[in-house]
Amino acid sequence: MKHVTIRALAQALNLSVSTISKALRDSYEISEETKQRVLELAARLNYMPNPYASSLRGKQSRNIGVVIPEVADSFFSLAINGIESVVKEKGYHVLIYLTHEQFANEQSILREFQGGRVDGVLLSVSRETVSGQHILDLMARDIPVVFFDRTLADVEADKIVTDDFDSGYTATQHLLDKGCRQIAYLTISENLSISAQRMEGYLKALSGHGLRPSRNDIVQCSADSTFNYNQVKKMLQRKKRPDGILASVEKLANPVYQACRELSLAIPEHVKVICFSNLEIATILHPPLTTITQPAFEIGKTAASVLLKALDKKRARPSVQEVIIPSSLIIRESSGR
Amino acid sequence: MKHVTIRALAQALNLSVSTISKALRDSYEISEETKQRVLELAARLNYMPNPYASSLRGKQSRNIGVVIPEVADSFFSLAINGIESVVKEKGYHVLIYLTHEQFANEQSILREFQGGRVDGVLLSVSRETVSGQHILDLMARDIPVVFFDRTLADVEADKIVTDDFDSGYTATQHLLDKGCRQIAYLTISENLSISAQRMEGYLKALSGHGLRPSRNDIVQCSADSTFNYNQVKKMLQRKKRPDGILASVEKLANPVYQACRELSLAIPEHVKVICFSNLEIATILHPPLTTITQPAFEIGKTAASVLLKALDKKRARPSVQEVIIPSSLIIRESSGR
DNA sequence: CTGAAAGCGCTAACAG
DNA sequence: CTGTTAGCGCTTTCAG
Repeated sequence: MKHVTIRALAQALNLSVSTISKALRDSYEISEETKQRVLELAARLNYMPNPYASSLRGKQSRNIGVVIPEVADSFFSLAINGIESVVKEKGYHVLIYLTHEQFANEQSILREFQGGRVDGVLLSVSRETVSGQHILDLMARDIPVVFFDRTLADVEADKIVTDDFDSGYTATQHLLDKGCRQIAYLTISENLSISAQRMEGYLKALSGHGLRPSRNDIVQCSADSTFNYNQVKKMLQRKKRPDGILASVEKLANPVYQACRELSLAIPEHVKVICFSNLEIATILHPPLTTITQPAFEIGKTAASVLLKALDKKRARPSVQEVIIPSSLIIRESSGR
Repeated sequence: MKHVTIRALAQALNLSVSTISKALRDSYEISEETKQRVLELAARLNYMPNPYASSLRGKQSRNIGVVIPEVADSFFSLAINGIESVVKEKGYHVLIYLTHEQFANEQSILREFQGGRVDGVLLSVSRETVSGQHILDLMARDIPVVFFDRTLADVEADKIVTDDFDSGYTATQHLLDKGCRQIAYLTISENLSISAQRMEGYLKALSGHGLRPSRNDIVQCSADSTFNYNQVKKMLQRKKRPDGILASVEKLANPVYQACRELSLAIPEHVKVICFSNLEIATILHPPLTTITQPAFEIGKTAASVLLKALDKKRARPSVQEVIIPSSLIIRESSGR
């Protein structure tokens, strides 16, 4: 028993392949009796259609591609769950692709998509991505792309994001309220939409108090955790060290806590800390971490809905939309008692 | 410009489709000059082969399916990275499927695979999975399945696991050495291979000290974190509460720490804790968490290699192998000073 | 060295 | 109601 095809069913039942095909798709052209016979045999032999044959024939794969920087991150894990929850309903499949924060990977993945592997794409760009030609190329092939979380300003496409600017502002404001006067900002990329927006909010809040960060207080981090740890440590060892830290992505919490411990700086007494993070265990860190928590599941869900809608009526007006779902500041001990 | 096909190239160059196809695959039958012309045009038009047409024709998809319970878990995230690192080299694609720990999902995913969507499968079973018929069905269709981490004893297939029994033993022994005399074990499923093996090791270590857990000290947890929290709390509120806890999976660390805090039980003074976990931030928990850390990346890598080898020579002897890659105990404060 | 033709499994006109 | 046929894009004999 290698592979049960529609032809095998046809031969077994002395029917034509088209009759089988129609029966399986419950066509009105086929008699109830025949349908029963076909369905019964299909079930018995465990018939499963070959998805590639259908795709080839039908000119659509019913696959959607999800392109993200990394899977070991609770924002993206949750977003995937949100995407899946919507997409499965509609009989689509989710293909997850990881860029590992590298533009070259992102490029080659999208390039491959031009072959028709997926009907549409949900994309959160890498930290290296500055140009959007690879995305435009794909859209030129009539493959819709919906950005989620990390977007690219110059590409005109649907975007599902959170209120990064406001969150950056709120978080910084909170640190100011708690008495901080020298707040550092940790970014993983100057180009990255989320990081840039959050920083804008941060700068706005500071300037509201007549403050401006020194160049040293904006720390460029990377994908390498040892490097990040060293950067943070160096910052905290300066004579004039910050009394507050705003970390723009989840993975930066670790280096901050480690460095503080290493240098015997108490959080929040010596340094107050807030991190953009969806980590559940933020509450059991030492001390519990104040976070900006993003609506990860919702963002995934919304992005998927928007994409599916776009696939439904490819011919309709390409009214590009931007949806903003707010994040929330969850105050815990790391930002003060 | 909708879709560039091989035929489009053929027409543009006044060649036949077969010549194009051969040129693209660098066949010795084609002249250097023609190859150049074809490659040049293909590059210029951004030609990408339709993977479904190739799959249909070639009878292999070059896709491998990765079926896991959950993606929001650092073991699985890391394992995915390991899998990817191997599989990409060989020009295969990775399709990730989530069972959400439900057997019904696992079943229907594997059933779908019978249609030929993937050439082989890497599987880590759900906590509900007890029977392996759905797996046997797939293998009967000549689709190789390699288990990783969570296996099923009665299915004869390649298995890449860690030394769960030994780890359970070592962890428990460590708690005993630190003075614990009543150690609880938190499991998420009695059937699950990893949970069961780790528990065997735990029981062995206990009995080495003439100890036996009371029924109350083996706590059945679930996929629901509130439920787990309540279970743990209940356990810690009993008159005779444990002085040590061994948690069998990563997600159980949170409920344990939360419950201890809620009940004002100090870790490690009142209760010592060890958790099977790959969380990087274990070090910055309060207190830092002693873990059994699994070789997640390695397990993924090995599983993928074994699967690819099986795909290479489907006709070769089906010598089933079991690879065991050891975990390591990383001692931190939660198990004593 | 190049081309014609068959066929992978499925769907959808179109005939009967 | 059922069957015949063509074709999705690609690979691969087999002929020229």
